[in-house]
Amino acid sequence: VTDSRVRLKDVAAAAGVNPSIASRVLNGDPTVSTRPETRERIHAAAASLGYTPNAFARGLKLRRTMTLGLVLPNLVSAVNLEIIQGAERRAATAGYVVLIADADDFEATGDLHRRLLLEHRVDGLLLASTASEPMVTELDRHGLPYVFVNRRPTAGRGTCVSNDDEGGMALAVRHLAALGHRRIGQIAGPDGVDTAARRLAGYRRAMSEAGLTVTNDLIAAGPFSEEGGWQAMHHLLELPQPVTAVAASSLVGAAGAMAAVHARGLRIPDDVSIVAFHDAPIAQFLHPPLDTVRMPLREMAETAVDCLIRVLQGEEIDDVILPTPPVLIERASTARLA
Amino acid sequence: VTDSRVRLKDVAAAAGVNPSIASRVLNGDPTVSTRPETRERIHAAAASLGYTPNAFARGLKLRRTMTLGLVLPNLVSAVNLEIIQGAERRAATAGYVVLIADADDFEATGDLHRRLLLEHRVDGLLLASTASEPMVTELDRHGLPYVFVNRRPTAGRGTCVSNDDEGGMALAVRHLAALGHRRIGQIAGPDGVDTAARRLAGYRRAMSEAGLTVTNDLIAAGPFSEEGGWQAMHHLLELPQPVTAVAASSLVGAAGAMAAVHARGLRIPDDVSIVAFHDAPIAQFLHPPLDTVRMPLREMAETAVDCLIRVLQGEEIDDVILPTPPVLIERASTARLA
DNA sequence: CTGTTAGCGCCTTCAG
DNA sequence: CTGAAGGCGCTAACAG
Repeated sequence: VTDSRVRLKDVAAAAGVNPSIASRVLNGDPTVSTRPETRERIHAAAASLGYTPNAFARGLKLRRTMTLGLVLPNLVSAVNLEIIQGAERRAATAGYVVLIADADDFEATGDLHRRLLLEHRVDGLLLASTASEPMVTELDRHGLPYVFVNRRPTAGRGTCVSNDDEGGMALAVRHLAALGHRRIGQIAGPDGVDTAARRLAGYRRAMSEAGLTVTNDLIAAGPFSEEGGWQAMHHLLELPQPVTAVAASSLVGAAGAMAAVHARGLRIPDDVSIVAFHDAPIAQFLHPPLDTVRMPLREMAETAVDCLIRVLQGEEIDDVILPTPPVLIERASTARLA
Repeated sequence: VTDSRVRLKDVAAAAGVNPSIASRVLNGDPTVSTRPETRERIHAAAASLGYTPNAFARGLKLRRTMTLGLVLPNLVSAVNLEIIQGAERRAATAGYVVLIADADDFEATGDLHRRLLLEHRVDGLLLASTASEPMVTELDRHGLPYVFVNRRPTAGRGTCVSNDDEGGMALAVRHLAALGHRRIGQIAGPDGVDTAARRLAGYRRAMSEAGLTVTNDLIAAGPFSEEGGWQAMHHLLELPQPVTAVAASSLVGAAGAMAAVHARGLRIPDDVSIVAFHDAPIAQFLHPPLDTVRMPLREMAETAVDCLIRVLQGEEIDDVILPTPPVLIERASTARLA
């Protein structure tokens, strides 16, 4: 009954009408006034035959593919999973389908570019945690709409959706300061990455608001990875005046940092307190359970999809910073300074 | 120069030939014998105009979309990230593009079904960590090819690609037994999940080979999650004769288990040794660094893509279990029984 | 209120 | 060795 090879002409035949009118009725074309009876027959025929329009044929005609491209660098990051999930869900409810692509391909072989843009496979792109100049200029040249997710490039023309990185990090640091810590280190992200820069700014702001001075040695930059956090923590602990608390700009970095603390025979939170930016289930099961600031990644991706769809409809959209206020989840990795 | 709106007719015009011959030359049609000169001109024109065929038009004609669907349940699992990455990469090199879809949609709304199958958006499906009966029968009804990744359904007709779950778990258990442990627990996956069943079988086999008896209370089943591992570990530690070692069938489960051990004031590996199935960067940074058995997920996905492509070409393919032998990575979470 | 026609961009028989 | 013609499945002018 539900054969997949039913074409519009089939339902038209079944309903005893011409394909064109069947098309218009099924698409709810307002300019067509059919008598209810006919319209009923058409819908019934479509339903009973299990008709579903062929996306490619329709795309060819309409010049709309109803597919969104999701470009991610370094697919292996838990952050990306949440983004993928959020994007897929929201896209699905809006009738779109999502194509994933690894950003590295673009840089390396230009292959992504060929496959997604030139082949006209997508209506628009979600650029997650990427903002490479060459990619963006290519997109502009082709007039392909895009929106940034979790990245806010200084030079870009596209809309971007991000969260309150600065406020979130400030919240973490304030928590530490309130516990009496004065030498609070920052495990920062890589130089040149805007999310990292904003979190660092939040750290600086909160420190100065707490009347604490920030010296450069308190800031240890490195990749958003366990290894990066591990290195950074060692650095902060080897200082002439070691830190007593640390705010990590990523969850994985915090995990690495915790390992470094343990490796030196120190205890958390007795000897050093730690808070991380970005929450995930694993945080609760680390040793000790880690204090985090929640990062609404799924929501970010959903919002980005909404924005992109609106852009596709011709709207001009301003950058959006999620209104969701950052929230601190206290567990057991911070303590009052002894 | 590289405008995206160049059509075949444009390059044909530029080369001074008819579109049809341009098409044949560009696609390397062997039945056409052009003089090198003409062929040269066509290629030059295509290159200088930056011609790329429109995927939708071609798909409509050829009835091949050159896109693969990747269906995943519960997008939020690190296991999926590696699968996504492997699949995307390999698909890309084979000229395919990948569409992701959440399996839950299928079950819940049937929406996935409509969007991917009926709309003819994909040539075939990769079913990762899913094997729902209704979905599979639907696919069969539509004659859409699919291959299972990291799942090996008993009833299914499709090819499946998996790794040596049983051998890997056996390796882990043997390691524990060699350290003198006798009461070795198994943190198993959910009932009815084939990967979980095979790992459990590996546990049983290794136990009996080591001359150890397995009682039901040594096996704690639960979801592949931190919480699941946490519950399971508590169970195993509350036994009249608590376990001294544990083999966890997932990395996240092991993390939960470690937390449970700590929560009871016990130490790893002094009081209880732990090994997990599935390795990832985080394992090295847990406290203590966790012993794991490597799980070649990326490779699995790559192989699955290869298989699917061959199936699309009409080949019949047998199930494949990755030949990569399981390897144990010793870190610091296991010790000789005191 | 409904049907006819043309074409989206591409490939592929079939003639020349 | 090359061109003309038809059609994949769908939609949108433009008639009737």
